Amino acid sequence: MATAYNHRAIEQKWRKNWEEHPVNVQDGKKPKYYCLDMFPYPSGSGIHVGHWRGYVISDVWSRYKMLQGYYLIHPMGWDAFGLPAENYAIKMGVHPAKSTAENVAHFKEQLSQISAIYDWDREVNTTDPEFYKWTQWIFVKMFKEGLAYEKEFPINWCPSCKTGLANEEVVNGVCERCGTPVTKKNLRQWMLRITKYADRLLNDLDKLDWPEKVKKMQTDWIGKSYGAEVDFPVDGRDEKITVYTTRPDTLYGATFMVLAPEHKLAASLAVPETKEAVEKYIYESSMKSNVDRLQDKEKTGVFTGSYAVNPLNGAKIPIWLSDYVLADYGTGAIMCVPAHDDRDFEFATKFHIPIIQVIAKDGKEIENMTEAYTEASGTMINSGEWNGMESSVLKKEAPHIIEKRGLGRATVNYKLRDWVFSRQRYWGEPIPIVHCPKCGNVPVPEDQLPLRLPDVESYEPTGTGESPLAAIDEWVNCKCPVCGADAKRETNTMPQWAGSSWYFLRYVDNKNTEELVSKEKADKYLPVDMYIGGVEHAVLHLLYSRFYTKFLYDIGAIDFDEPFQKLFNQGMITGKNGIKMSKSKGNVVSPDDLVRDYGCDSLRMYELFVGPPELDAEWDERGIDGVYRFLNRFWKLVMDNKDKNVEPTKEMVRVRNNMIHTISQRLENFSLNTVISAFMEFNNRMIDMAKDGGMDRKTLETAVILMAPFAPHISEELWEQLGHTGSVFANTWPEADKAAMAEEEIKIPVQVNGKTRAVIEVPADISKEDAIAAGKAAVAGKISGTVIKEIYVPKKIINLVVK
RNA sequence: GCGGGUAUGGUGGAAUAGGCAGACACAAGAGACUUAAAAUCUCUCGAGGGCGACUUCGUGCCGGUUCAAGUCCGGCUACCCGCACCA
Repeated sequence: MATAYNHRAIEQKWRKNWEEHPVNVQDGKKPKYYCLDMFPYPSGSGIHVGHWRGYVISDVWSRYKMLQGYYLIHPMGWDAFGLPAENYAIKMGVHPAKSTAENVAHFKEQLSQISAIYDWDREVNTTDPEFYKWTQWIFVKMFKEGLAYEKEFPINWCPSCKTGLANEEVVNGVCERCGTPVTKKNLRQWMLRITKYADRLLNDLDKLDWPEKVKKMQTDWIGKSYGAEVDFPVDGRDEKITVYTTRPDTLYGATFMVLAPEHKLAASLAVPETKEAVEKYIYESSMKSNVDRLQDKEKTGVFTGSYAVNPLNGAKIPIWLSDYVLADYGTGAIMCVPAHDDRDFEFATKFHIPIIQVIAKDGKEIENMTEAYTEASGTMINSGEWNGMESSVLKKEAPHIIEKRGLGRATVNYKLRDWVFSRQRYWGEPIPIVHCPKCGNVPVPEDQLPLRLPDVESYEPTGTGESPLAAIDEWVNCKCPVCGADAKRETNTMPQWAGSSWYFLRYVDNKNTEELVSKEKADKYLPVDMYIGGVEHAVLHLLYSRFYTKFLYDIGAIDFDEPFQKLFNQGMITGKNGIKMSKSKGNVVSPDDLVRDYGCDSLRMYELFVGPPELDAEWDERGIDGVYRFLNRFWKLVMDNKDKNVEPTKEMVRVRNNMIHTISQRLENFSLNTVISAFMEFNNRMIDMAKDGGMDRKTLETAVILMAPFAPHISEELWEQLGHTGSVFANTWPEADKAAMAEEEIKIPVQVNGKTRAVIEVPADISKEDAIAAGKAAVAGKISGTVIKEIYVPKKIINLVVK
């Protein structure tokens, strides 16, 4: 009687064994494969079954690559700066460094249950001064290249987090982190000139093997548009207003102009009769929050009393102010063509402004227009010398025509804004800049980095727009590194994204004190081949990382300009009814009990079995029984047959090769849930075959190797039980022998008028005539009428059309 | 509003390239083993009709193409995600 499957003993045994005899070793010949997980923020609540999924997916993929002969870079680290640790510090008075260290230890412990093949020698932690030294170094380099600059302007401000936010961190007008409506606050900010990289960030998406969805999101976020800036003189004044438009073809249809209330000329355009109303409107707009402005369904506005002159035809058009025009996009002013733009149409209708159609719809002018005609297709009308042209053609030519005639310029615009990079909080990397009254902004010399984060008495953000660091006089007051004069340190810190924008580079050379990463190691191990994580980072983290990588490429620190070749977004594991797992909802499922009762191997496989890896899945832990039963049956099959020395039959060889083929193919397609199904099916098949006489050893061994990436512990143990001394991972991923897979007899359904009426078993190489004859014979009794058509798809189906 | 995705039994899901819909599991029911329970093993398991061999219907809804449609085309509906006055 063979021993039963004891997951606890086996898993303990092999964990220890792997520690003593690592299986991922470089022999000097293997090519590298870098498989990266998005590193976690080590929160106090630990990891749940949802976190497991991503880590299991990446580990299965890593171990598969290892079996294919690669040397793995599969590291793990900690994105440990950030608000929760700081808020905890405010509440409990515990230094964030201390609570972070505790959380990291706890996380690491929980992570070890997954038995992922992480190389802990490569571990990084963004809060480690030896790490953030390089985060600061990158900032200094950016500053020197003119990519980091200071600017005072109204930024997104979260009143709850008491800090400024990047555009990317504002979701539907509320703070991405806490959900508080975001307001505007005039603050001096550090900015990163990510817009300088807009075109490269856009164009290089083509090089990447990423989900189309993520590429689309980044494309939309960058938001490149082609158009023209057109200069409109202000009637009766020696001034002009420049507008940006993507539809210069409709210039003849402009019947008014609208400026954002924040436009620098807004107030000055008022005339005595409108002065009061204009000032009131500007004031009220400034009081509105982002949410209010977004939620205003009906357009508001005020006429300034001034007119602009259409440079093309000299028409005088009224200048209005309205907050539907954004101050920080384009020029903050637009020309309005109500006939061909929905928003302008709405505004014109409300304020009784004339509408002039300039593109014919279906060849004619629309009577009683009820909505704007927004297509750029049709013949130009009411457009002077442009009459008769096709609008789609004119749309492309107009910017150049306008430029040639000196009325404006062909222009490109982006929705992407520069990155607001400073935060008014404590727990982040200090920005390494000294403000000197004589020299201005001076970076901390590179040999003085890291600029350490000092201890403070109070972590509480001041709320005034100053970081808690501003209260530490002995830290703030310093000497200018250039002239030695009394100077002050920058007290803002960096956003959490700073460290995560480049951490993946550091893993391959994490102990280097001289360089961010050595050339030699960068060339050897970078870039990342496969990056696995949630979609929530589709824009923020992934865009920032690409920007950082391109910058480091430009200054010669690395030789590649895209960090992640392939990206996979795993779906979320949710609680009942698709509700996101969270502590506050009380629906968090801890893996601890499941690992104890079923074992790591069972949970690993079940995490994959719940559904397609890219889709969300509702957690239902009852299903894990199925996987556990399967592992028990597989164990028993191998143990019962390992010593029988059965000669493989043709059928066994066929099953073996079929198994290799099916598993490999599904794995390559990342259809991990169906890989598990396939294991179960082949297991059932083998158990069935073993009933008379047993199974051959080679097929059992093959199954064990194929299982190894998924259930590494049981596979190691069974490999040993099969009489081998080395690790199962010392094997090479098997290849299927296509010839051995071929069936001699195949089953073909026979349909009559598309409905299956019989299934015949025939030789695989049967001729068309013989197949149809056999099919006809099989359904002879079920045909009433004459066969008028015979369909035979080789090895697939026979269909007889009967009338 | 715009863009993307999804819709299949009681449940999770499967179905290369248009070819037997429901693989593999979960749950449920029946049986075997057991003093009993657990575990394990065997069987049933989309809906309707028929004693039965069988048969009709069935992949969100309406229509189409095809010998053949979950899969392709046209038109909807619901839910989810992203963007959201970017001129």
